Amino acid sequence: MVQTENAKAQMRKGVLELCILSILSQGEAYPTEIIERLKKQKLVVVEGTLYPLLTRLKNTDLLTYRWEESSSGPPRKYYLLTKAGKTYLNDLQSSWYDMVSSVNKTIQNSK
Amino acid sequence: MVQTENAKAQMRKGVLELCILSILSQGEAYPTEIIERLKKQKLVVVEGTLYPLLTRLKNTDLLTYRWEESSSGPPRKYYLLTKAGKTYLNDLQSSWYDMVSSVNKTIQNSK
DNA sequence: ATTTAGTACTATGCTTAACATAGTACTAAA
DNA sequence: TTTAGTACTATGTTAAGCATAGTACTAAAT
Repeated sequence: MVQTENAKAQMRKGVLELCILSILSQGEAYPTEIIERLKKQKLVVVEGTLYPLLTRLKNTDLLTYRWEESSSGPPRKYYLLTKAGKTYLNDLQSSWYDMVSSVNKTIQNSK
Repeated sequence: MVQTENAKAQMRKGVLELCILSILSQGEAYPTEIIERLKKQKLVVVEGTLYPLLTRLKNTDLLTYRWEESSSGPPRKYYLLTKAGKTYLNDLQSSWYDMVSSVNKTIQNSK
């Protein structure tokens, strides 16, 4: 069903930031790595989405990055959480758990 | 933190349809009622969001409605799920559970 | 009888984020 | 010196949520 795809995409959008920050909280990573990790968890994100998002998070000082040369191509931007980013991630996680609880209640009532 | 509000809003967006359809699966309801029920579950939605969304769901034949006179104001549109809407809701619920599982795994890895 | 308040639906425009697409730049191998 | 693969950048489109203003109906207050 086409519409389900759209709705799934909508759901994904809301948690993208949370997932990306979570991944970076494990240690620095560069965009392609992040996409790989998300894909493993069945959360598909494309470059056209990720790059602008990382830039946005960087511009609001939640992330920072350092360049690193690669032996197999152009240099990479390794992103990492700032202190503000860590705080923000904690807030996001709380919001996530709250929302899951709210939605599950709403769904369950409908049974 | 201002940014958390924005992110919460993003998360909410993704599950709005799911919640609204879930509520309607309990029986028909008109917009103001739907907003009330969502608010009880701490999922704040405003009219400017809900009305267009209901219209969208109606135009894609997932919902239908009937008019009913009100003794205390203008007539109300009571929305209800179509057969396609019920199928769609089931799909959405599956997607929801899948996503929750994926996100939780991503978060947990970061611990 | 007319105004006022409350409720409900409608219409329009703005903002933002995801995404598609194309482009630049670097390395290494053919 | 091309070609392929990888990585980042730039630009435009689309869609959804939401703010805002407006219309229309009922009932109560003046």
